[in-house]
Amino acid sequence: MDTAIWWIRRDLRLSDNQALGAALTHGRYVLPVFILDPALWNSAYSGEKRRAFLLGGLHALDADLRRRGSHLIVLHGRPEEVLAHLCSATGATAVFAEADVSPYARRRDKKVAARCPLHLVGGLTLHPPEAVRKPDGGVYTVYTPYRRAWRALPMPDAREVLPAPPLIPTPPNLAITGELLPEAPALPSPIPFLPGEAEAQRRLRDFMAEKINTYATARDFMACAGTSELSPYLRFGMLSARQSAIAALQAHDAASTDAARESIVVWLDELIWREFYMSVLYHFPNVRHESFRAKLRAIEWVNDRAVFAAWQEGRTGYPVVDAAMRQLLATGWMHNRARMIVASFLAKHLLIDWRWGERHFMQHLIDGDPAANNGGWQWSAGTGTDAAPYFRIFNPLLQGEKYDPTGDYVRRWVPELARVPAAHLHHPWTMPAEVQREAGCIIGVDYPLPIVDHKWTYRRALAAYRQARDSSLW
DNA sequence: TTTTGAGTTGTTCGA
DNA sequence: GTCGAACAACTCAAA
Repeated sequence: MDTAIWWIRRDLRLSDNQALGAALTHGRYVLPVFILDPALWNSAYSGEKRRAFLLGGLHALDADLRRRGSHLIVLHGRPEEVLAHLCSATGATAVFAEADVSPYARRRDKKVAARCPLHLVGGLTLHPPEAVRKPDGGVYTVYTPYRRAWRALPMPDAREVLPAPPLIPTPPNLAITGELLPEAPALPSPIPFLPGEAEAQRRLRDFMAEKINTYATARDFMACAGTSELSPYLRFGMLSARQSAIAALQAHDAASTDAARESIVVWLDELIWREFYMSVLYHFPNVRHESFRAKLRAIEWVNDRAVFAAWQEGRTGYPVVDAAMRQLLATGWMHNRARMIVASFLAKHLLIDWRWGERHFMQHLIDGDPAANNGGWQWSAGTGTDAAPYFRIFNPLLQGEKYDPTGDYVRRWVPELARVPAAHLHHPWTMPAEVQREAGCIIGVDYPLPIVDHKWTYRRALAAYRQARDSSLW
């Protein structure tokens, strides 16, 4: 007659869910519970677009559960208190949840484990952070050897992917009914990701059938949908990493050309990067609040608030930067290459603390994940594990011309530049006055002049980083 | 223990 | 226009 609680956190799926599987095995009844934790909900690293996507996902999960004789129970409060109360009110003898890597999640789970029979299971990553180790037991801090070790571990067989259970028996006449799940708030513009597991499965299928074969080159062009756009689903576990990796390996076996096979390996690498950064955050939780490289903690940031606001709002005068920042505000998503361009620009050209940018991304990205976002920012700022060398500074003009050659990306997100000829699009300040009039875009009036001079700030960045490296004694 | 080779995604400068 | 070197040494992983 045992009841198990399935504590849902970032595993909003019924397919390939090890926590749900363990709860079903434990006893007769399973209680699916989601806790709206104010510490997370109201965090400075939270944001309305990601909250809306999560709420939508919870509604979808509830509907999926109801088709299986169950339903979602939503509770508000501190998880250790909510779960302790729930266990005693329902007589549940176990709580199953998917293990997480962030410092907050681990502190939270420790508190819960002190008061409830909590069992953490795998599933967030294909290989847990403890499993990918150097031969001497150490932790990798460089991607390539990490990847080698990751690939050397046995891969699960496709048959190990757990199917969605047809029935989830939930106790009748519950003493606890849960609270009303809030409606997803209306947003100024609709987010381009439909929340829920069904949509995640559909996207995975479509991507594996076609686009993954050209991913290696198509992924770099910001105007084209060459990336998988699966990140929000992986972020909330509407899709498991294991199922995604196995699907990619199957596509690899079925691919007919070397180019397609190489492309698939490049995509699989991105999944491994995701696990690498989760491992980094797990083993080095301090990266959440400081640079991994101690020497680069001494960088003297300029941290100009007005300049930061211009970056946030897409008013820097660098079209590709502004397009990307406006895409983020409007949609809650940004193209991967654009993320690197704007991150490099903030840390290097503007000399603004990468943590400011990290927080802004977390406030707006639907796929905002503490590990991946922190890893990406520290990589771009040159302060992280296996980071870009500090002298690797993206030139926003060259990046724009290379990866948005038609200018479609800029035109889409910076409409005041829509009629600027392609020859000037990535450096509109070079337009002769007559061309500006014809394009209906007077630089300095309709669109800002560049907020900083590239050449000068390029050199300033090199100097600031060099100084940090040389000045610190440790 | 020491040595050796290698390291996501770039840019600039001068020959 | 194309090429290689410099950016700057450094740290990590593995033999």
